[in-house]
Amino acid sequence: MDCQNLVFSPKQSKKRIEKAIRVLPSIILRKIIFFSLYLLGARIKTIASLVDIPEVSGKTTIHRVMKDGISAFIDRRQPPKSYVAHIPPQTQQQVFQASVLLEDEYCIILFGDSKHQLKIPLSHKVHLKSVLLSLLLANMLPINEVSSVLDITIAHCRNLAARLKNEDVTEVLIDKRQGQKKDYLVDQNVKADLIQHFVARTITGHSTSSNKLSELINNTEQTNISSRTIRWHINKMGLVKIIKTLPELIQALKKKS
DNA sequence: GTGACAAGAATAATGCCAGG
DNA sequence: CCTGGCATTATTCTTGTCAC
Repeated sequence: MDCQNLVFSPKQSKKRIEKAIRVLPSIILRKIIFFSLYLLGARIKTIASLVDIPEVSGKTTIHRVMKDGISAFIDRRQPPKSYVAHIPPQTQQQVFQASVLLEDEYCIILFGDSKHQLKIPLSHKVHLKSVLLSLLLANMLPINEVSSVLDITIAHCRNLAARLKNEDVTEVLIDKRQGQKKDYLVDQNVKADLIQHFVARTITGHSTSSNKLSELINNTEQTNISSRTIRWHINKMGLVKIIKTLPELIQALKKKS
């Protein structure tokens, strides 16, 4: 694989590694990077000094992965252990009445002792945000823990919490991204052309295969739309359903007139 | 606080391929 | 050969980050 044109951003690297390290133990992460760089053709000696793994250990990892697959990234001499996310140490002296810890797929919020706790699935993002930010507003949780668990910056954390004072959860916490709103290849002209050809050919008994239609449309509209896309739009507009009924309807109308 | 940029979510387009 | 289901990639738009 030729990586000569790849540009590596130290800034992005730092950011992404900091994120990954919350989930993967450092040594496993470094082994993965070692193996990836090896696959991409870097010199083993150079990789070893970059990821801070002895050259021989790196070579062992490569051989083990080649032999045993993914499981070889983990030091199998050690008993399997669950990894708890790293939470930066508290800097403030203030005593908080609650604390959070991450366990499997849950965020557990402890109030005083383990008898009073909230267990919220990490996948319930809005719920989790709402509760943690509310506890932050009540001064029951330190902001660095909240921002760490929610994986947002402290500044943004403050921002969201402040907004929650005046706006409802739906305004502040629910994602309103809507994505693409209109077809960008198949515009009105193409659709008109598609319907016209489809109908004319259905009535006259010509083939309405997506291959034929895309060919016709691309010729008149000067486009390069794939037959698969044409099929997708034919289906989306429900045109398939009129293949049988349309000629019958035409016949019926002709008889009446 | 602002604006540029990256990342993430939703949807459109497309590749692949089993089955009619 | 042709269609359509599923998976992947592309595009658009919002959210979040960061430097100033």
